[in-house]
Amino acid sequence: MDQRKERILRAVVSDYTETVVPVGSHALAARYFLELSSATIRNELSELVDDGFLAQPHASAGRIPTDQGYRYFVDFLLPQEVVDPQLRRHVRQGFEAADHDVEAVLEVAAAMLSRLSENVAVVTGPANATSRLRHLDLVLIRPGQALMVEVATGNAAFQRLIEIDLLVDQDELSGWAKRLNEMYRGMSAEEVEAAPMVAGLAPGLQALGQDIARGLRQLATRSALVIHDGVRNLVRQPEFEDPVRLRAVLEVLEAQRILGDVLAQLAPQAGMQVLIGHENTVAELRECSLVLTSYQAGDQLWGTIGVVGPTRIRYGQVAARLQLVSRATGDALTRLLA
Amino acid sequence: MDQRKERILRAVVSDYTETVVPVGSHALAARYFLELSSATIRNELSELVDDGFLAQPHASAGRIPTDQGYRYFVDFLLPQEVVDPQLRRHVRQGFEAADHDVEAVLEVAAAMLSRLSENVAVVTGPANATSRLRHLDLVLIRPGQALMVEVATGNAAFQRLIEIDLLVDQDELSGWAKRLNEMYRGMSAEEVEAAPMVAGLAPGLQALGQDIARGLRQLATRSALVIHDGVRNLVRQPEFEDPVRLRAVLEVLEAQRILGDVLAQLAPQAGMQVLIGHENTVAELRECSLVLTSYQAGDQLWGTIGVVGPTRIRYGQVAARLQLVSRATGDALTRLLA
DNA sequence: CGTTAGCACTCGGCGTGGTGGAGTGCTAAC
DNA sequence: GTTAGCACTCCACCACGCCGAGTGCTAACG
Repeated sequence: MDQRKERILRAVVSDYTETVVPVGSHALAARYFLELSSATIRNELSELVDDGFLAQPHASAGRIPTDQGYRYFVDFLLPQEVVDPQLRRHVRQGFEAADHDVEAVLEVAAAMLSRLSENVAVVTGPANATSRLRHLDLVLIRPGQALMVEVATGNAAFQRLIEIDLLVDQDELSGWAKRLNEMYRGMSAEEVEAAPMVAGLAPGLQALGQDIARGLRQLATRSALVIHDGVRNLVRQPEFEDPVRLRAVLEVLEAQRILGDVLAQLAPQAGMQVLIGHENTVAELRECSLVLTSYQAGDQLWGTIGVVGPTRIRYGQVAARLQLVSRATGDALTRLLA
Repeated sequence: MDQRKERILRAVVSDYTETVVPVGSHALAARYFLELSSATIRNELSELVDDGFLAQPHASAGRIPTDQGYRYFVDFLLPQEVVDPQLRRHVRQGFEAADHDVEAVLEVAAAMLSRLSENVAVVTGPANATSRLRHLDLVLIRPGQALMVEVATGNAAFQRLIEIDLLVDQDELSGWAKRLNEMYRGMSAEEVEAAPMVAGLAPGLQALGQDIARGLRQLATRSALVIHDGVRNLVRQPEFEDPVRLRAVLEVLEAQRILGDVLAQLAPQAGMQVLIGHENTVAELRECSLVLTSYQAGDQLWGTIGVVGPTRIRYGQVAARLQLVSRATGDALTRLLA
């Protein structure tokens, strides 16, 4: 791959991502290669086709990048895009309003990112992270019924009604809560289940360990859910005018589990990741590209955030803006969780 | 509107909702009116057009119902659909898994309803409901910083980090939490703000009333959000093959606020409500119909649940299934909130 | 040997025109 | 009031032909 071929590939990618029209040798010569004739470009183009970087929709059409072409572009030719400072400010401001809880931050992140990327944004909380008990509380709601409040790592709260002994009053309940706290604090769901029961609990509270573990599991599952925003951007992409294709992608987006698995697999790796077309293991996403990165709260990896779009997506711009939003999300969480 | 006209209108509506093809006089005569000739049907059809119940896409085409036609159908001709008992069981079972918190129940409701109605389901929590404090908790995270956990009516939890006096330990914090609970329990955001400050609080906790009120407001706003599911069903409806129309609807669905306002306005009225095409004040929904009802937890009106689809939606079936899901949702919440 | 002009060729997009059929409205008769 | 008959309308569909963008190939040039 000599330097001129790279220039041409870059030109084809950038032209095609803008116009969504196969680009021909004349157009390239006129726009990017005034020093060369279209015939020369043609020779190069046909070699790029032979090498698998470009393809022709039909014999007398221009060229469009293949997945492999995009891959090369992303790996070696990606321009360093700079994000407009005004946009930067705008993003920071957007997060200011979301200062109360994690979910709100993630929703702002998705909204922001979908607008900036002009595609679908996906955000997930910590997947397969083990929630650990930070604090437990028992509140008497009425005789015989109490509310169990759990706070786990990540400050996520879980609440659940439980039945208790009729005769217990709030003071007694608080006493138990204190002992349960001492016993279970810092434990994961599995550890809570394995731990010995707290002695001397009232009838109805013996099974509380089960409830606590269950709550921790719930919190873990909930944070693994993938929220998405910006489907409205997808429908105006020409490649998704076909309802069948559009539906395939929507299936995946709305069945949060599938996408969650995809993101979870990639989460451990740091830095920005790009999955192009067929590189996706999920069949429904074979015509899509994913641009993903992780974000962190403090110095701890937290979740995955990314963009789903056609393979023709503007990788440079999207990557730059994703990075911006990812950082802002991390910062917002850091402020929130301290 | 004599009885025969009604039969014909009913036939046109039910044929058109199935086939999405304008229905002609021959088809009607053959399928529904063996005792009449197509010429007679033609006469009736043309009168129904004159009266505004039917329309012709073009001069030599069959008839399709107008919004007014659907309105009449819904008001006077809606058949009492019965829901298959197996489906009934299936819905009940679906809710069993969602026994931990309100949001989970609503998400199950949306998923269920979108599948059963084969359209988009929308669900909202109590709009403009006032959240009242049920329980407050203060958890020491590290010296100088504590987590405030609020549980409000509906068992929704809100958490927020606050700065506190460095020297306080968890026991002391718990003591304050207890006093704050006694003071503020059962109050709304406004009442908390109006209430006198709790005396003798540590530095940094004086403003806690503000935080509590703010949390309650957040919880109220959050519950007013509209969740939706089933966009994948929308894209295969022929009337939304046009990306422009599809996008318009998606704009509304993803901008939860707009839809929230619509639903909030209608919430007070009990029973099933149908908004057909132009009856929607929101311009983007002019080609859609909404079938809505409210659901209740215990004997208290709680939120709105409904279906968004093309005006051609199967009102009878959708209404029956909506009712089913609405009841099941209410029951699930009742169990949850007791 | 890389580059270029020239040229024949290919093929999709688009507008044209013709046809079939579904469906209508009207009229006259029952 | 109902119906058969009939002329008429108009869309959906297809075939055809043309235009033009774009190609590959060849031969010539520096």
